[in-house]
Amino acid sequence: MYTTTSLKAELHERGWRMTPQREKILIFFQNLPEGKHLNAEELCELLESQGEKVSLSTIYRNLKLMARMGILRELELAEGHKNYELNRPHPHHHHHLVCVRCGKTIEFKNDSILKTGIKTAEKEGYHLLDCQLMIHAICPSCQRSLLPA
Amino acid sequence: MYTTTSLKAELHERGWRMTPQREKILIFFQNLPEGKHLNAEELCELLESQGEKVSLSTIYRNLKLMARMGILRELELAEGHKNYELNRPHPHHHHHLVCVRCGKTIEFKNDSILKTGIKTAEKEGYHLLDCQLMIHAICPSCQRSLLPA
DNA sequence: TTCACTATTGCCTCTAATTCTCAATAAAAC
DNA sequence: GTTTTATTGAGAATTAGAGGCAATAGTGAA
Repeated sequence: MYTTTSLKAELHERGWRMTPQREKILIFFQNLPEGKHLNAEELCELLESQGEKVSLSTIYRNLKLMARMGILRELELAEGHKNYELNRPHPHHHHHLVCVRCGKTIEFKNDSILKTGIKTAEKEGYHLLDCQLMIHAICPSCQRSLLPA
Repeated sequence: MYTTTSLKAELHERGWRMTPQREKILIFFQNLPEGKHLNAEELCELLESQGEKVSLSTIYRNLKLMARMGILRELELAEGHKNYELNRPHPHHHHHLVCVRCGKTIEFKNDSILKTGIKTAEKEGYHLLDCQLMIHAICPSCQRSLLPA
């Protein structure tokens, strides 16, 4: 799991800098309950409401950066914007089952998928950041509804 | 596998209509080599270059529709726009390993993941449309490069 | 076949998520 | 401290995709 110190170390490795903004974002995600994910705008508002204002530009930049470092997972759920959550290690690692009509999302865990992901990346010489099974489906209540698409 | 006739039948089930535009899009994807995927704009240009002009709005509308019907798969690769490919059944079904830096994508197959997807959706009463393992990683050549992010 | 109904198309405008620009600020190294 | 340059904040720019609407054309019934 990432700490402020390990984030700083990893940033420095690449010639980047630790900033209060980056720390705020990391700490915010660490305090977020498991299974909760949010988008840039929501994060911006929540930080501000805690008196920890970080500009929206900076949030966009750092969400992307931290996803590319493997600290955050970028989720493409059904809402048309990216959501982020902490990329937690093994026993917390999970996947998503999403209703393409109403967006209702269920999380589930499965160790063998994670293993497959690790093995596949390794085989190709890729450095793994995240691996998520996305199941697109129609939830029971949307199946019952006769509304189009 | 979908045919023009089965698409028409399924559309009619929901009170929708078959149109030449929808047929063109379906046929285009059926003739696309496996492993090739494209976005709305590319599809529009390619159809036009074949003398099969369909407006971009219509393409956007129908890509979405056909993805929600389970005919197409919507892929969120690294380029910032959605890509589509035919949602082929079992022996063709595959997953993606994507480099988050350069976007290089490798496809791989794995039956047990598909089985997990089917089982998970069933258990929750969801009607499965698509199930894809997305592995975000850094490819060997980007690991070697010292360029930031 | 023809008709009436309404889903769909095409064109164009609009929206909203994300990126870009750039001057000011502030980490980090010496 | 001083210097260097990555990062920030504010706002402008971009762009994938959605929305509005009049014209068109599938479909099912007569």
